[in-house]
Amino acid sequence: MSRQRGYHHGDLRAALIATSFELLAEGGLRRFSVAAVARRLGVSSAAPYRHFPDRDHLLSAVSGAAAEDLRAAIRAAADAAGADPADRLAAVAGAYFRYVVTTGAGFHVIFAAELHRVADEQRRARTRALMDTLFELATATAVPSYQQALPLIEAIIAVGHGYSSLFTDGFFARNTRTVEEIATRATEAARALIR
Amino acid sequence: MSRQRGYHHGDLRAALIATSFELLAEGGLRRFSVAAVARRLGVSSAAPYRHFPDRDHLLSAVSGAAAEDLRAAIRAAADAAGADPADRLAAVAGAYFRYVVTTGAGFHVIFAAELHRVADEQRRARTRALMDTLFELATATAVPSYQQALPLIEAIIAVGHGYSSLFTDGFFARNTRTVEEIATRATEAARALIR
DNA sequence: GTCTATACCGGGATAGAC
DNA sequence: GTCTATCCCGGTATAGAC
Repeated sequence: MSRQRGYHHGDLRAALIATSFELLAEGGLRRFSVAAVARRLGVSSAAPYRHFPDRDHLLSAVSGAAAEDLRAAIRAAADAAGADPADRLAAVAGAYFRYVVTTGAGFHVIFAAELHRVADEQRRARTRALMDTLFELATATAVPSYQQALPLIEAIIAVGHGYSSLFTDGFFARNTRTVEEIATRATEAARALIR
Repeated sequence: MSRQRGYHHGDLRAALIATSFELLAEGGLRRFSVAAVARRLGVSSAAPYRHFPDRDHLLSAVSGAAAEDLRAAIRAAADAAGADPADRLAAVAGAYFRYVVTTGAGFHVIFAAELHRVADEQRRARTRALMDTLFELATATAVPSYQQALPLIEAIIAVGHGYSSLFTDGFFARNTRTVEEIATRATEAARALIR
């Protein structure tokens, strides 16, 4: 509270990540840039490079945070859905949709191509944990093996991601669909896919 | 065949659109730029501006062509699916997936936000025709009204688009899924949604 | 650890020659 | 109708002062 002026001190690293989320939420990956993050924080364009060697490493940190947050959101949604494994898995699609629409940080960010060569163990551990959670929820249904769980996960995420893409691309613009309305639809669609 | 050298004559306008599709297929909207198109065609960066006032108008022409091509692909897939209206509608998801994976020109291009202010009647007519075709296929199922057809269309497109996004973002990379394999999955998922 | 200043790059777009 | 040349802008990244 004591930093009305001279804001730029304390934990710039954390602030860079937080502001990156803001930019992603507002304009997606397209408008994310180191320069824009710095500008919004009121620091020079060089300041971020004290904390991250380049753009991709900042994005990697954001990706790791997103993986962790998304995993928590999915867990919470599954628990809220009750005890039936199919209901719990279906809730993933709705949770994914809500998270991506709110933050702009979906799988296209978490698994962005430019991150493949960024060696960031924390991010990798977090994305692995996210996938583990998805496998847990998928194998809790009738599905016996990992081999068969993967296509199921892909279908669920495809539904959530598809709705979120259409939403953020403005496809629903004319028909005032609310986030919750579509999240419900995504969940129902996922439920139908599980059988 | 007589233009090995001095390629830059004939129909640059059409060539610009064709090359734009190439770039979209290779790198999506991210790598599409007037400069890149001109470079690949071996013309100066100024040449395209004789045919399109700005970037967005070129993109609009590409969008219109994509809408027309996608409509044709959807029609063909529906016809190939047989007579059952539900099968015909489900085929839309597979056709959409195939088209977007092949061309990079899905709804995120056809309905790109930056096109809203571009007054291009041909594009608008073509996107309207595309939507008309989707409504035709949707209302041919048990669905009685347009009001109820729209959510159905949204679900089908969400499935196709979701799979295509995951595919182009490299989510399927480790598991060598072929385009046809996933197109079949998308179609089956759509079939499950229709009930 | 942040600043100013700078170099470099690529894309958008225009002017004027041919 | 295409060219060369040019300008502007914004993003990435580095050097060196404080």
